[in-house]
Amino acid sequence: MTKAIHSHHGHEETVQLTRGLMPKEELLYDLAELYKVFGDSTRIKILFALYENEMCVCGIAELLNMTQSAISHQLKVLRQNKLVKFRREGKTIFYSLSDDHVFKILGQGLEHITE
Amino acid sequence: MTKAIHSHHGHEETVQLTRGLMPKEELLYDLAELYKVFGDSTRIKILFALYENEMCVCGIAELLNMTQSAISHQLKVLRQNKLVKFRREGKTIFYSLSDDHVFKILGQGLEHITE
DNA sequence: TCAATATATGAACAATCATTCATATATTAA
DNA sequence: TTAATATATGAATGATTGTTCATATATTGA
Repeated sequence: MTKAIHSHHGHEETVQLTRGLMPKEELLYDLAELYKVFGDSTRIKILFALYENEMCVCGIAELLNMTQSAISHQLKVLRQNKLVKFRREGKTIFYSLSDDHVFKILGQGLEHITE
Repeated sequence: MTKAIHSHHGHEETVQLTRGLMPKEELLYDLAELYKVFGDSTRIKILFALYENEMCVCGIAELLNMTQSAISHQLKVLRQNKLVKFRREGKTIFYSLSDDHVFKILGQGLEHITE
């Protein structure tokens, strides 16, 4: 099982997902960075909220009972990691998950903690 | 798709993995805690190393070029989250992944960052 | 029992991070 | 253009966290 891939740093590599080959230092670092994004309950809640519906910033803030500023800061992190996308409609900006892959990762994690 | 589960806090719940139902606050918190563990490159490296071989603490320290103390501290985190198990052989303690599930989670993350 | 070796752990420190507060930017309606 | 509204963002702050250092615990062989 070998795959040609594009890392976040833009160059191409080959990754073995089989036993016996430790992925490159940089790839492991990127992987940790990705999990770090999921490692905050506010961001997790935002992602789950967006799985249900596309939502505006103030909608998320209201749902999670947090300030608009806090949500905006976290949405920035999610945006920078390409986990969410957004569209503008007048004054309002609607956020949604950038792809189903994001939810798959959450599902996998849920499976683990629920044994 | 409904599953009866045991949370880390020891009581039974029901979780919907379908659109339209936000998991309980506490479950989302536990999920974030799990990802937090994966969100450090030292721990990620340890997990990948253990996927290849069962290893002793000093072996991991040597492989990652880090102090025994730093590795021990991180192994404690992995132990507390039940991601690794260990056995003693004389003075040496060998660590290994607690199950294949752990590596599945890593594989899923790798898939995401490699597009 | 004592010395040597492997591992664990508490305290301290620096670095990172989530939230808050104040304010800036962008859009719309008047 | 001005007021109102939605969102973004820089600075400050308190909390969390990874590593180091010193030391404790556990095992083995002498």
